[in-house]
Amino acid sequence: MINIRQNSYSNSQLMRGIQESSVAYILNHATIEQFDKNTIIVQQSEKHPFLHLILSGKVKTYRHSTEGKETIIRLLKPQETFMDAVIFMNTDTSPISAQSIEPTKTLKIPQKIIHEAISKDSILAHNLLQIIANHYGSSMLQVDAIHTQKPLDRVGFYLLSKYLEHIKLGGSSKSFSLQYTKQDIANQLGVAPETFSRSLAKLKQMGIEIQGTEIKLSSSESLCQFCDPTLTKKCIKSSKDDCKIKE
Amino acid sequence: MINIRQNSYSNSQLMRGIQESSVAYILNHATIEQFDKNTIIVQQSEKHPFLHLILSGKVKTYRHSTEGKETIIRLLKPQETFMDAVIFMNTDTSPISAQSIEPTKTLKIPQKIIHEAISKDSILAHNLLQIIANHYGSSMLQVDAIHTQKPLDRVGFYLLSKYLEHIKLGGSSKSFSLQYTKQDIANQLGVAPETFSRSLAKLKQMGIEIQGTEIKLSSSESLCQFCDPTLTKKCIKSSKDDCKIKE
DNA sequence: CGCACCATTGATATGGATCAATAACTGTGG
DNA sequence: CCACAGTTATTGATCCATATCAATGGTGCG
Repeated sequence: MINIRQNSYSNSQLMRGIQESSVAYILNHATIEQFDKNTIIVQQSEKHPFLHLILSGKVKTYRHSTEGKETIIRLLKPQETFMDAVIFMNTDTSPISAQSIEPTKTLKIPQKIIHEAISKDSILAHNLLQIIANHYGSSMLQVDAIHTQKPLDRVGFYLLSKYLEHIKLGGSSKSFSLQYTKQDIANQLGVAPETFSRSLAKLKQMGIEIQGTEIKLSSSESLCQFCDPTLTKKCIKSSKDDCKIKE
Repeated sequence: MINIRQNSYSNSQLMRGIQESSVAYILNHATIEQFDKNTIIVQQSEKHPFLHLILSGKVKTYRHSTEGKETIIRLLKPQETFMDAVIFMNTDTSPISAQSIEPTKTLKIPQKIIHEAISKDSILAHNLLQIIANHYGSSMLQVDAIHTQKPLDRVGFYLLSKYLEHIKLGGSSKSFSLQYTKQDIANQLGVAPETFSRSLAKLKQMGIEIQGTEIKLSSSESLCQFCDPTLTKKCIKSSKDDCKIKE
């Protein structure tokens, strides 16, 4: 059985609250994989019957078309999983690729082991349902945003989401950092890198300092105009009067 | 316990292969709901802790923004479910609305019952994982398509998908019918109704007859140019030499 | 130090949204 | 069975936002 520090996986949504025996069973049949920066971990259209839990590093999942364009699906940090949904799809090959964007270590768990663990541990099943349902939820929001919002709004919304996430993890109240390259973020938001850059330039004129990858807000409410009912729940301010989102 | 014909639910992916006792438990705690055409079944931003299985009729799920725009997420037929993913999300209110687009009957199952049934029946858990993972898969494809394809290609791809689905259900080999209004389909594809109409006009010049909601292909390969590796598996022709998709 | 890569800024072209008008349906009631 | 209203679909004309192209500036790494 693999021997790793418990805290490298135990905060993950995947493992949360599941039986000790399930953890043992999974660790017994999983391997730890190491990848250099920019290594392709999963190749689109190939079989890859494994779920990965990121222990350290960063990963992007994406699709590429025959004409060479790529669409980033998700940008991932430690404790997050990928191929979590794919191993339950009807397809026999993966619809996405995954690539490390930093030196990365993952816990690689065979599909079969997950299936078996699920049938014995309904908490694990529930965790996976929640994980995948939330992915689907974000994906729906993304489709909606692309249809109905302009690039500036999408960028603003993205920054606000990251800011709230940062606050939730106990970060400082007015500054935070983009965790990925701007071109990757732009791609994920469905805009050209140039457009992303221009959107950031507009935000600067609205009291948001941007130096490289560091964002500094002039006030903790600087981004409030980009809020929406979905984010409102994650915001401490939502009860305050000056929050415009109410329903 | 509700008394309905078994075939009105037993072909659904939800119920497939699950224990008799689970079926009984679910039917015991579910209700049958009837809706006129254009009834709002679920309202965005409100609580709705139920999963619906469509027994007859048609339903659309969608999001609407404050400015009144709506984005269709899915268009649904009998045997399909909605609110299937929502009941596993972290949100306490629904991120989507659901509305009947025809007179509709659904089996309405409380969230709590589903949760309990899952913990006893791992096949049901597996079914739900598959259902939601596939939704997520389509949603990823949609995001990708919006980024990388022109409206004509998206329309062509849509028609091809529907055609293959039609064939799989044993339909005639060269004609089939759009199951929804053109404006709804256009919305789901993320194009204006006018653009959808113009795309269909282009397709006419490529040997695809379109009369109202009926599509007639001049040859069963008329739509092959819109194929991609994801659809290839569902296509009987994929093994034939004249199929260009080979990945 | 120099070479890649990444980001910004400027100039241009274009595809599809939007606006507007008409035409084809669908269903309803006389 | 037809007339009418309401909805849905088509077709045409216009305009603007953003992708694309192009050039420069910045940054990190070997």
